Amino acid sequence: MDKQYDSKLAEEKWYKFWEDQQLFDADPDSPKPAYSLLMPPPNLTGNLHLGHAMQHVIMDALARFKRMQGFDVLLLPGVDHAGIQFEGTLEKLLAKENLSKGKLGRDKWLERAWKFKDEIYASFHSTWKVMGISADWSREVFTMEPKVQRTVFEEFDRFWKEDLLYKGAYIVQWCPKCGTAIEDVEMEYEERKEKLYYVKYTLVGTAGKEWVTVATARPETIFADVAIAVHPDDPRYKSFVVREARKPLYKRGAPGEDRVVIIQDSRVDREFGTGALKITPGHDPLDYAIGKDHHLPLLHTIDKHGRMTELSGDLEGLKIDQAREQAAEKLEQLGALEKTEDYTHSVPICERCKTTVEPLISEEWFVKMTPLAEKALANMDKINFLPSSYKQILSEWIEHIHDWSISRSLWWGYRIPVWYCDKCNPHHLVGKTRDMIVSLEKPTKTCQTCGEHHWIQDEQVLDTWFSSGMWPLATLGWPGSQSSESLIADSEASLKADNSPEWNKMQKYFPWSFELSSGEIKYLWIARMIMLSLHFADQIPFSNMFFHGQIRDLQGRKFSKSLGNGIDPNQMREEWGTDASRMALYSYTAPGRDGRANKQTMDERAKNFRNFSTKLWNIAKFVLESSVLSHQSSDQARLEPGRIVQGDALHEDDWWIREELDKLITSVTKNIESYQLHLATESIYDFIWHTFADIYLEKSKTRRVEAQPTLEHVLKVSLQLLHPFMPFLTEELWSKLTGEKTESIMLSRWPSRR
RNA sequence: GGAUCCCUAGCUCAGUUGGUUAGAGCGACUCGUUUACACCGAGUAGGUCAGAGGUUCGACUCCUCUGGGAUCCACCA
Repeated sequence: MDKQYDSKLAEEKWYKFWEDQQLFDADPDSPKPAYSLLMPPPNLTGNLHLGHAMQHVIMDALARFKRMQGFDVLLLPGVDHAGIQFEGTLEKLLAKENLSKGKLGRDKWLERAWKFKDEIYASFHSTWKVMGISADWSREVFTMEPKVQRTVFEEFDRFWKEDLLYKGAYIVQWCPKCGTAIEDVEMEYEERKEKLYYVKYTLVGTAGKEWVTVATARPETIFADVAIAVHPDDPRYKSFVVREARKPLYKRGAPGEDRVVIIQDSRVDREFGTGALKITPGHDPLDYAIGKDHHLPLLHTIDKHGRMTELSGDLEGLKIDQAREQAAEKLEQLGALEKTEDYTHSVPICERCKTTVEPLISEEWFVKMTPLAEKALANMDKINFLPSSYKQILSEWIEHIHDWSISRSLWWGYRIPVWYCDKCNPHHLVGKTRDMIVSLEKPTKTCQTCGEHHWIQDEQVLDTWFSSGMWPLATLGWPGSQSSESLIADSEASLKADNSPEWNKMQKYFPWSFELSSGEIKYLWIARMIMLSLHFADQIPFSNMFFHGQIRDLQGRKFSKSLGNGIDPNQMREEWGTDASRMALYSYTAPGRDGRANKQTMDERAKNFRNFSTKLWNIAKFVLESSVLSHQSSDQARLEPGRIVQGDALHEDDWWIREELDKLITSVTKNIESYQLHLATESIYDFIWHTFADIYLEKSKTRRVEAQPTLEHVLKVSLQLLHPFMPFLTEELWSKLTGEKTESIMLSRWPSRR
């Protein structure tokens, strides 16, 4: 045996060996029971980071463990196209070449996007392989491949037929920089010190003698005010109700000019400001709700680029911040500004680009979620959540569900499969089904209204989560042969031909046995998979849902490029080897617990496990060299290490270590089965180093020949127990222990007690 | 404004139904290189388990409150 373990050599050699032997592939025809793990598809945005590495390494350990236990394991990998995030990444790249979406145009841009996708893909693959991930690469799925397209179309089409889809003008959270509506869950909040402006609205017919003062942080939106609301029980404003006031900023000739009506609404907070609230339905969610209930008109003073509209008079074209300043100045000049106060509040910003989010009115597609939510809530008990508290957290969110806005103004993603007759329905309104069709490809039929053929597809794409929410089903080929008629009727033959009954075969793996995620996307992704799977397949998507914590920096901040506090898993692996890096990660996998690390602390940990590799290597060296020494006397025992030499009573040390080993088998098995990988790895580590090596092996030196069968047995079982976590080293030593001709440790049977 | 989680050795963290002297790794210190291993071995120091009450024969573990930190939710203009 070599003096030192060469981890790099072993990694290359064994990964290739496993792939060549097809040891990672699932077999739907196998009589073995299924155990399925669905890899959360990383976003197509660049390199895999430490968090991904942790996720994949957790899944891999479970997959390897279950294979050894005799399951037909499916560990299915994939990648998510990640609409907004991908576009953002590509945009930055293009900017360096002085290019942009606008300059390229849709077709050229898409061409470029697909190329970029391939580059990222290649980098993902190399990382996965060097991390030793034993996924079934033959079944890898990308969220924008034809298989998923079928699923997504089916999803949309069924929603449509079930009358759960609608399009309408709604107040959405709009990111002016990304140029698209985003979900509440895609926003963050940032504490900002701003000003609260106390603005006077004089009452009509009092010659400026009476007025209402309104406190607002957004004087620039006064142009779009349509009312002032007060609380019904507020005595201060009883006499004002139903009267009209003049807003101090308005555009001459604009609808309603300067008039706003004073209304009552119990949603107004009497304690805040003056207790009077200006109502701007076009630019504030609460105002929108109040405005809708009181049948107030909608005015727009800010457009989708974050600039003031024509309604804003002199301020037209200005950015919001500038407009605010100028509006304040104007109010001052007009004597309408009573006072200003410092005001700290949290402002919604876009999670991705950190731009201030603007509530705006936009035409968007929505899915009615109530029926899906009800079904999900009734089935939450069927899923085992780790930590268990997530069941309640998710249930509460689902209970308070609101309709899901699924359209995004992007190019990267699934174009909404709706076609409008450009002649009969030029504004692409919805509700007139005669001149619109849901179809994957351009309809061949004619418009029922005009009898002609002017079909134009909806410009927007579907929210990324509309497809990733179907991940558990899409990856297995749902709906297979059960797909709906419109797919077949309205689409090209290529899709029909590809419409294999894969789903029937792959249902063996559904629901998935195990899924994992960071808590961050519990609503965006996890809750939706639960709702969608139950809705479409009538089953929960997975029976075990594991939420891991996040690794943060030493101050507890998230890793981010801008902070430069990230840790590169590739670099770690380069320096300490894959197995050691994996072990370092397992120590952070207590369910739901965040961990803190920087480059240095991660290195310390990885180094420790690198040393552990060496330790184990040396243990094996000792055992195997001893076996050479004792070759003549106990040949039999060497060939079958577990076998106790007949007629010999075991030495008390042998009994002891075998007892300890049995206890280890029990605890490791139990800990992996309950997804406590940090405990499993710790106990194996402790046993091998501090029980087996430090105590037993030392003692055995005085009676080597007699101890040899036990030494070999304990080593062999230790390797098996460790294999899910340190696959390369254990395979390497396994081959040395059992002889090069024997089969992979992956095919060995998970140890059980004597 | 609600909700959840966390505060254990200098640092990063374990501690699964409450039960004997509270653990690991790294770091520190003292010894030790006699062939498995210095990427090592033997050992030492270091914690009133955030604080205060309560339940209990017994609490790091359960309950209440206080302080500190994190996260999530919510229509605070």
